[in-house]
Amino acid sequence: MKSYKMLLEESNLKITPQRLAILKELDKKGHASIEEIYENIKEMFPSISLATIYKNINALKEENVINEVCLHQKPKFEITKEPHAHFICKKCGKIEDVEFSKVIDKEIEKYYPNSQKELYIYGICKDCSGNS
Amino acid sequence: MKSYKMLLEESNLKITPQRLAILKELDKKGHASIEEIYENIKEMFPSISLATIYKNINALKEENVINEVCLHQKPKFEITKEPHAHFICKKCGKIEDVEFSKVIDKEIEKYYPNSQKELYIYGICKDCSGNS
DNA sequence: TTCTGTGCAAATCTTTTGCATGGCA
DNA sequence: TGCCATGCAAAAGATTTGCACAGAA
Repeated sequence: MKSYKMLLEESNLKITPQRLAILKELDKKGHASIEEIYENIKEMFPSISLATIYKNINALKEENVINEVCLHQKPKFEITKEPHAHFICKKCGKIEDVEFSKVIDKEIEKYYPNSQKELYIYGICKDCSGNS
Repeated sequence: MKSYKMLLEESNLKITPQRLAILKELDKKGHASIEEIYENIKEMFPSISLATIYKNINALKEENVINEVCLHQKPKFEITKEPHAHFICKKCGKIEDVEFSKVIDKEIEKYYPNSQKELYIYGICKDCSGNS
């Protein structure tokens, strides 16, 4: 993988020790929450502030250096029904139920047998594609 | 579908106008956020409190009458890399990268051609299955 | 030297809790 | 009637913002 420094150089963000520390932490853990990042960086870097983590995470996301794993939509609820997949529009947040294909079910079953499955497909819905 | 009243009778929750209104709203919209539920119910029911919505949503979730669609884990981040699927443990919240199967890719492509796809599989990981 | 990033504190937003009252069974 | 649910207000938690100072280019 590219060095952390290089990742920043390719974005519009200045290189700072705080940003390097955040990237290092994410790289080490694979995935981490704001709180986890904060707690771990604080040990090496006692003066770092939570606000700095938030600002940098948002900036890095903006620049597409990092990714949000659980796409942070407001939680939504539905009446419990048959298993089905959800298509969630990344732009407008609209949720559509989609049929849970047998093919997909079998394929996941292959990797995670007997595991409870919930499937979300994040994409851009018809209404939003076009008006980028 | 069962009547809203019946859904509540089968749970351990008392039937109240507020709960019926919440279920009706979810049924009408398919999926709704706390805020949406609140705003809409308030029109018919001006005295209802946001805290009541929260309490009831949590109670209904507990009783499995309703479902949370975007499983509410803390948002997590990762350094941007090749597309891959995520397996997220519903108990401990641990995230594992899993290979994004060509089969699944093709299957989704069939329904949502040219759409950006992100795939999350929620289940119970090996460490957590067993210690229910 | 310039301009962006940092850290603090305050503001804002979201969610939970405690408690007195009201209403379902 | 007994007990759970409601509504209010306060508390707690999460995230954002403003501003003065520090540090990267």
